[in-house]
Amino acid sequence: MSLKELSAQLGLSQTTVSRALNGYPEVNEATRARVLQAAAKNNYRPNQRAVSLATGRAMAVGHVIPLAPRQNVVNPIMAEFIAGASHTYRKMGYELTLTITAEEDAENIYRSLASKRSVDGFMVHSPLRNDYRIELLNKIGLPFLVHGRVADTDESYSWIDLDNQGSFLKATQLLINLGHKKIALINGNEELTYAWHRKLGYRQALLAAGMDFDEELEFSTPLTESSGYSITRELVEAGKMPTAMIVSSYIVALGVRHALAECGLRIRDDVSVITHDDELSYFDNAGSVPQFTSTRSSVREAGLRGAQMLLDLIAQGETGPQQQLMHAELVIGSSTAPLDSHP
Amino acid sequence: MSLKELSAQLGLSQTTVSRALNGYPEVNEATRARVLQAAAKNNYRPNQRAVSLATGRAMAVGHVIPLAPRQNVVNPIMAEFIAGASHTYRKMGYELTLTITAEEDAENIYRSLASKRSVDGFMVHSPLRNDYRIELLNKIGLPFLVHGRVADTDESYSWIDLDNQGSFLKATQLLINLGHKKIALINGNEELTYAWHRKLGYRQALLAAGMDFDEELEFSTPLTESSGYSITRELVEAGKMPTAMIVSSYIVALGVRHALAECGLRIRDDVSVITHDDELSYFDNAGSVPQFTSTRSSVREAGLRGAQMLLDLIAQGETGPQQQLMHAELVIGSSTAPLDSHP
DNA sequence: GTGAAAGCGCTAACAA
DNA sequence: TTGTTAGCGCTTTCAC
Repeated sequence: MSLKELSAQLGLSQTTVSRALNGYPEVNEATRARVLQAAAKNNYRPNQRAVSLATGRAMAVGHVIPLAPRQNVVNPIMAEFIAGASHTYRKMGYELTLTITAEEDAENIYRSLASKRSVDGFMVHSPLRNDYRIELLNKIGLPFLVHGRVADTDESYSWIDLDNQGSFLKATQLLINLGHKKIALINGNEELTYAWHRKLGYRQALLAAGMDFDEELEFSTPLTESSGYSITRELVEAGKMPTAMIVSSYIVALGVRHALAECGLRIRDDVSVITHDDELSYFDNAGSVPQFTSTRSSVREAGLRGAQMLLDLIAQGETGPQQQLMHAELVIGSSTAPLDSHP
Repeated sequence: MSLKELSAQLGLSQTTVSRALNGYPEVNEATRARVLQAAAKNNYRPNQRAVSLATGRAMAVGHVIPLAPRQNVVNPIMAEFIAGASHTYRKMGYELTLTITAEEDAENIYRSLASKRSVDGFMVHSPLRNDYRIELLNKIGLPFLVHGRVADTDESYSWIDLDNQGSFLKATQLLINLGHKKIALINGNEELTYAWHRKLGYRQALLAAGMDFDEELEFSTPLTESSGYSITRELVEAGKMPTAMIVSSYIVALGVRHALAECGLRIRDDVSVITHDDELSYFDNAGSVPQFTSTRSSVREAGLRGAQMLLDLIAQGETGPQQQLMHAELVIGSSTAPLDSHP
């Protein structure tokens, strides 16, 4: 059923029917009611491609997910963000155009989507500290919003981010207050801004407490179980095991836990472990199942709000960049103990 | 740059330029070369919305991901499938329109996307044994392909699936051949067809070996760490611990492993564990890191090929349903030992 | 081998 | 308050 057919059936012009459907004020309310009823009855929905051609708005947002050559896997946190964004888009009548691609092809995707007029804006995922995409997208000219931040740039851009620095600051302070002097950080790839921010928070807490950071206790590593395993084994074998560890990801913590068990070390008794993470459950060494506030829900919320910010940018045309820092819940297991309980 | 501008610049009609660009044979090759060069120089790309309106093809495929009310998380396997599909779509000039939505809203999404003419077909994720979507989509009339299968239906539909039944058959046979008589199955939610198929394979192996299955050793549970933990504890505490377990998911296996450790049981020595899963690394009890062939790559491959099947369905209009069963690599850790090595 | 012209389904001036 | 008339940017008959 097209507008033409519908309006013929109603004995009205396409214009009037279109106006009635789109809520224009100049339509007689009786007419509008008739139109709405007929539209509902015929299950009429405007052809989105035709609307877009006529209005010049694609009514779609492009999400481009670059897959790093080695880390050949879609990050579940991204999926969570997208789930939130999807909800907003639907509510606002937008669609989400997703492309998952090898990193080296991403630029082509952005350019192609933009010049085909398939999207009205972009969501940028997994920003690096120094990310070429800011400049690229500013040149392309479509509005975009970054999920996360870029550290080194003079370009202006809009973003929404969780406060990774703040949460790692708090995590480190917690351990310091428990009396720990040697605290290791097992962090993600620090080319990625979020990991870099986490390190900044960690160091900030140490410095504020008058402690210096020790680069031999700082690790930047892919977020895999085997990373956690081998780092922990190395620490133990080198006799450098700290009394506390902050682990950037649940999956890494699994490796840590395993290595500790192998070495006869017990979490909480021998070493306090904080996991900042996205998973919903965690076991401490005693087998209890503590409740966690997960960052997962924060990320979903960020997706929800980030999408709204992007749509605002798209609608407004020209305003300054929008920026929002969201509080990130710190996920702390019950596997932290005051230092004097360590042997 | 539009066709109009480009053709004006070339002193040709829009028709000729369009034909040259789209590879129609009746264009003079010299003309075509001129056109292609000018198009490249001007970075011309046709407005996709206009193309779609003119051709009646949206050049997009809809992926609708239903979020179960409780399992409020995007399954990483789905992400992997979509990564594969995205690659195919891009190669074929299609876009992927993604919607992540509460389960109860999915039907509206399908209807809306179809009647707005925003997509040419659908990919169906997470099919249940008895899934209303087959009937719904057959009624809607757009081509669709199911990633997975539906067990109870008379409707015809196209699908691509991994051979879950076959891989669990093999896993169970492996354990039987090692001499095990009591083998537990910790499975996912058996409303989902893939989990149901896994159980069928498990039972099939037992029956073929002249062993009866024991429903007290069969568990259908959400794929979480705590499921694995509590099931294992219950088995131990009830004195029903089998000598071998087949665990449907890595994350569940973590809970199993933990519970076993708590109870003083050692994997491989006391109980053999097979994990059918998607993760890339796994530690057996001795801390070695065995190599695995992951189903992850199979799933990515399925996405690649499934998308192609769907595009074929879209292109061909009317042909019978296409169906393809892919071999799924079984992921086996080194934590299986012949029964006589168990104490 | 090339072009004129109609039309895809809608929106948006401009008239009435 | 409603209708007439152009487009939006492309594809596709149909003529030449």
